[in-house]
Amino acid sequence: MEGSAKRPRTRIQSEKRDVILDAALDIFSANGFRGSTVDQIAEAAGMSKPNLLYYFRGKEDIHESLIKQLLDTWLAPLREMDEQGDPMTEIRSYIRRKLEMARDFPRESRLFANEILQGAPRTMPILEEELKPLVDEKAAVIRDWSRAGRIAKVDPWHLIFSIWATTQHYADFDVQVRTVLGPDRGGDGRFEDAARFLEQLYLDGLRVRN
Amino acid sequence: MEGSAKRPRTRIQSEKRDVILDAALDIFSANGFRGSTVDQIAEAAGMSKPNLLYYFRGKEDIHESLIKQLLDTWLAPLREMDEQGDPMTEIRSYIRRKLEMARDFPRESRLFANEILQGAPRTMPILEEELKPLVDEKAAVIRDWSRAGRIAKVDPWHLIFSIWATTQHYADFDVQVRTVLGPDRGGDGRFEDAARFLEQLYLDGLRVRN
DNA sequence: CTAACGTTTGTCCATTCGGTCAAATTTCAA
DNA sequence: TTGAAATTTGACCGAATGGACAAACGTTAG
Repeated sequence: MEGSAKRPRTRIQSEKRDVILDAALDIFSANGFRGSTVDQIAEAAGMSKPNLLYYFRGKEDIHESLIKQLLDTWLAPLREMDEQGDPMTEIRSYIRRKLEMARDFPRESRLFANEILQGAPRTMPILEEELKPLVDEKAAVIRDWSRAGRIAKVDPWHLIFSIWATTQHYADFDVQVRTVLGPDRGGDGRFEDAARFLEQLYLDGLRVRN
Repeated sequence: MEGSAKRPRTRIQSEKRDVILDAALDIFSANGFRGSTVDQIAEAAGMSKPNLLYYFRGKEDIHESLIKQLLDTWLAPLREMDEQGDPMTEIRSYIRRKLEMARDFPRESRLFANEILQGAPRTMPILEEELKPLVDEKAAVIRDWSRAGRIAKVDPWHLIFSIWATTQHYADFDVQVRTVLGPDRGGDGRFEDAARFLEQLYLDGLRVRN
């Protein structure tokens, strides 16, 4: 009667679960849920399919674990936005952190994008219970900054959306971005260029006009 | 020896192809390529699978037709951006048109997003041959505006990316947007709110600073 | 050493999916 | 009206896929 203690117990279980989740992130983010096969994941994880299914109940189980693990990391930058800090500094830091995540964790971004694009069939509850409250809270903070005249008067929700969109774009639409920029401008420097552009756009776009 | 004249000939062929493409747009945009089945498309189109395959060679063929048909519509707003016009007016119009497309043609946006997310396996040639040249051309226009001091000095490519990202976000991440905004703010008015926010952001963000 | 437990895999199964085919039905020009 | 061409469909096929299972293999505590 010890509830449902499903966490890994042995050393091997813990290690193998991590290997599987990493492999699954590769596959799911590149092919979407339905476009990915358990065989692909197993091969990427360096084990047989039945072996993989020894550690996870099934394909959905793996995906669910990934999504749950993802959202904490994903929302961290927004959580860090500090009501007590300087508004422009806080917003600039938020943009920079989100852009760094697009650069350093593109797989996570694409996994999430895939899920939302398909109508969030497996993620809707988390959006309502975790994402919405957090955004509401931070939107209120931005609204207060706005009312206090510390940044321009803008719609906080759409400001947040625009920051999500512009930063995640570099992960989700990476192929397009690199194709359009070409070999020269599309190298590693594209993230610095993007950072410069976005900083300027939001710095001037949110500055209080006199 | 009349080449490969594959266009529909009879009235029925023309009509049925349209019906199929519309149904396929529903299914593909909602489930992605691999997540969609020919049976689903056939049912949505109100016909049997073999009947559908009488009009198209196969699943890939339908998808290819959709993508080709899509890109013309999709790039039209950027094509309309006029070098001779007033820079701020042109950019504002471009943003408005892109946002209207996100509102009126969300299926097209999601179809495209799905394709790019998966690494554009079926679209890469079109990106290189159609999209890149067009963006290069318009980026040069914006760069000239920028150099002439008619808008702020910004990276033209990343400006275009940010406009794509912010506008398409309302189609591609619609579920998330509506969930976060909630029933009140997430109604039909969300596009007007977005338009107001984006106009202000880019108006001030691109204004020449003195 | 060895029994018990944890781990791994070959094999198999039911279902789904993209696609084929021949036969049946409908359309339409002469 | 009529017959040839266009259209539609039920039945079927091979491959892919998610998953089950029992047997085999490893590990380790006593």
